[in-house]
Amino acid sequence: MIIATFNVNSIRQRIEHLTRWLAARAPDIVCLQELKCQDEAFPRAEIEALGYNVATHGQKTFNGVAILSKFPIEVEHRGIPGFEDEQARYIEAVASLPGKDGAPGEALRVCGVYFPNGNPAPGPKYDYKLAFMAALTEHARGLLALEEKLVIAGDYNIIPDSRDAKFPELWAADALALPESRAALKRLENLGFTDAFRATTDAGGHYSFWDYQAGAWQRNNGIRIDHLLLSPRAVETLVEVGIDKEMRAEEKPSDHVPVWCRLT
DNA sequence: ATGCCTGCGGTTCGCAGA
Repeated sequence: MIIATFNVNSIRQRIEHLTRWLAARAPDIVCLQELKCQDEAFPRAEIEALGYNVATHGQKTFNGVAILSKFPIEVEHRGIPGFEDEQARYIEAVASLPGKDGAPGEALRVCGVYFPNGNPAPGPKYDYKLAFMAALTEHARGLLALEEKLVIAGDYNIIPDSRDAKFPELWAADALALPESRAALKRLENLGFTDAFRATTDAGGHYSFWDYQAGAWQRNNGIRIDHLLLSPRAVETLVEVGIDKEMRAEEKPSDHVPVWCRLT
């Protein structure tokens, strides 16, 4: 079973990239970010035609998240419970995994997240980022107590450490890499999550985002900010992690590429 | 030091992204 995250930077601009990738990679569950459209404008039919159930939490112009699933899903939350938010950055659903010989299978809880960028820091946008992360952390604490298979997947807008940027010194004062940002991510992880990518390698130089500007892709000036956090019950089934960086070389690409993990 | 590039809204330049 493959679970993926992909910040598409406008679903309407990227629907053909997305459907090509869905057909090729055949992920079972996908969390999308930066839809930049309202639910009525989401290209649902094209995705359903590939065998996916679709749950969206859209917004005009900015933000917007969705979960695609080949398994039946029930949406639990749009927005972090208890966190008043004008911006569509969180969607949570429970997928019913198939059991053996038609028996009812177990549940897999999936949280799709799009963390605020937070720049400029300090300032109100950075305060919002930290408040969002604090609210998510408190909610995730309750979810872990359920002891389910649980994946929090999305664009975290956090560079976890210096291995995760081509030029880490350029990000030192940025909201994506400030010590307080990294500490906030650690507080979430330390509840009991594992970064799927870091469970498979200690290597640097693996990125999920390259800016459109200044030839960042051609220079491999990237950062790793799209992450899959796995609960203990999920990480014990982790087999493989991949980053589909070739997507960044396509015509009119998103500035992010899909990151995925395979669970048994 | 700044902009570089892309998408959106709504008209053509400002804002946001990271």
